[in-house]
Amino acid sequence: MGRGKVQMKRIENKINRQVTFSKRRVGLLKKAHEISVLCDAEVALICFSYKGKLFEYATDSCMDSILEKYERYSFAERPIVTNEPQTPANWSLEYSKLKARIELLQRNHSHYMGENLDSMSLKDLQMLEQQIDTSLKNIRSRKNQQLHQSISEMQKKEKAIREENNMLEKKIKEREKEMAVQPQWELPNHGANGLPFLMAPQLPCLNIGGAYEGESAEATRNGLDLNLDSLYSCHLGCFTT
Amino acid sequence: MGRGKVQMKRIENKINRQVTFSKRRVGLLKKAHEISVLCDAEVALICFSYKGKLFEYATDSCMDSILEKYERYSFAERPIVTNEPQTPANWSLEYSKLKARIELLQRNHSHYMGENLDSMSLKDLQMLEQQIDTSLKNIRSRKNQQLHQSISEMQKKEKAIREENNMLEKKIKEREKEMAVQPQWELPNHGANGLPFLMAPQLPCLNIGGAYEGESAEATRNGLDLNLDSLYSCHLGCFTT
DNA sequence: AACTATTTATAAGA
DNA sequence: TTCTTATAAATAGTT
Repeated sequence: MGRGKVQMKRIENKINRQVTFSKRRVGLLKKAHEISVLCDAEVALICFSYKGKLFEYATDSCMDSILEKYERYSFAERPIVTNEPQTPANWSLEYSKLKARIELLQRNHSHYMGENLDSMSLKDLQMLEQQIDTSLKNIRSRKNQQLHQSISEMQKKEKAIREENNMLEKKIKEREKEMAVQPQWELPNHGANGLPFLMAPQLPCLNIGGAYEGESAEATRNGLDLNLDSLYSCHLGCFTT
Repeated sequence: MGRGKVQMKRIENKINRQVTFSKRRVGLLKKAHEISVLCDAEVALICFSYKGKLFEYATDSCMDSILEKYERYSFAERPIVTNEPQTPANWSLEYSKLKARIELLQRNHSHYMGENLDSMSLKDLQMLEQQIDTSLKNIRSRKNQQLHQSISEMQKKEKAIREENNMLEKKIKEREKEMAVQPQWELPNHGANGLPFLMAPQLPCLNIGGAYEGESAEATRNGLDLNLDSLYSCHLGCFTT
């Protein structure tokens, strides 16, 4: 729907991707609402942008109940692992226990989000601080591990591509030699470059270290779909532990 | 999109509604997939037909992780809704729902504790890191607020006690004067010091700046039950925000 | 943030 | 249900 057809693959240009996301998000939410109204369906739609921003739609603005219903359904289909502990004798009691536990977990969670701190004592705050500081260290450490892994994977791919490149260059030189030896076969050269017209456009080549814009085509063609965005956008200090 | 415009209200004819649902459902799922691929977004779509049949789409077929992420995000804004019916009709069902929720919360919590991070993507790790970093700042800020408050309270008390001290000293001097003027009232002095025996043992006095050991008794007697331990044990840098 | 040429979705009909 | 087709709607590229 637009001036041109669109390939079903990630839009590499960041700006375009963001614009398209904004437009399509509106469309998607609208469609969700329409089917909900027209067909009396219950729809829950959760959408995280590339940058991690949350957008959502839910019939009757009631996300929770739909998600609960979903849990119920998917549980039903799931292999019944629910080894219900001998169906509690006292439902009411067990139920309240669970509810209390949930409340506790929620209050706890809000503390971990740095909220609702007013009720906490100085000592508790200090302990929370220490715990979160430790968590942060773990998370950063895990992140760095992943980053290094990504990098080494990319390096491997780079190496493989370089080797392919070298091989192809050799082939080209051989061809050139052949042509030089048998000049009677030479054909008129239609291109501006001095390479044989058959080879030039198909040269797989990753211009590593060059400008980012315009590389995407090559990168994808070579199967290098590891994107550098996430590395580039990593804030300073991400390599600290 | 079709032979005629459509009113945005429930389609009353059952057959039409069913047909429209089937068509639009396909369209909606397609759109969800498209925005997911084109814009590198994470989408979860849950759709119950009016007959109660479930249809779903999730980026990378990973509904659970998206729902979990959603929980993480929406917690902050969520008012703790406990509109639970007082006595659920279906205990077993409600019970499993709560259990599912607890599981989700626990998984989430473990991430905030810096555990079970292996299943998280680099991007999610970065966002978690950011969230926790913010939390840590909030917590430290709140802690400092409390520390400063404690300190200013103690300073106030110190001032009040000093004033009381001064007042009492004045009184003592007055007594001494009186005694010097009326030496005929003088009684034999049983102590080694020159103060009147009646006053000496009851002198309220906070030896500010002195040794810590042994002060607690005075401090408590004067209503100063703010304990300094928590301040002394505060690690370096606790006054940063 | 608008515009508009196109593509896409779909309502109605077969 | 599925196919067809006229038409409404969405949107890609542009301004």
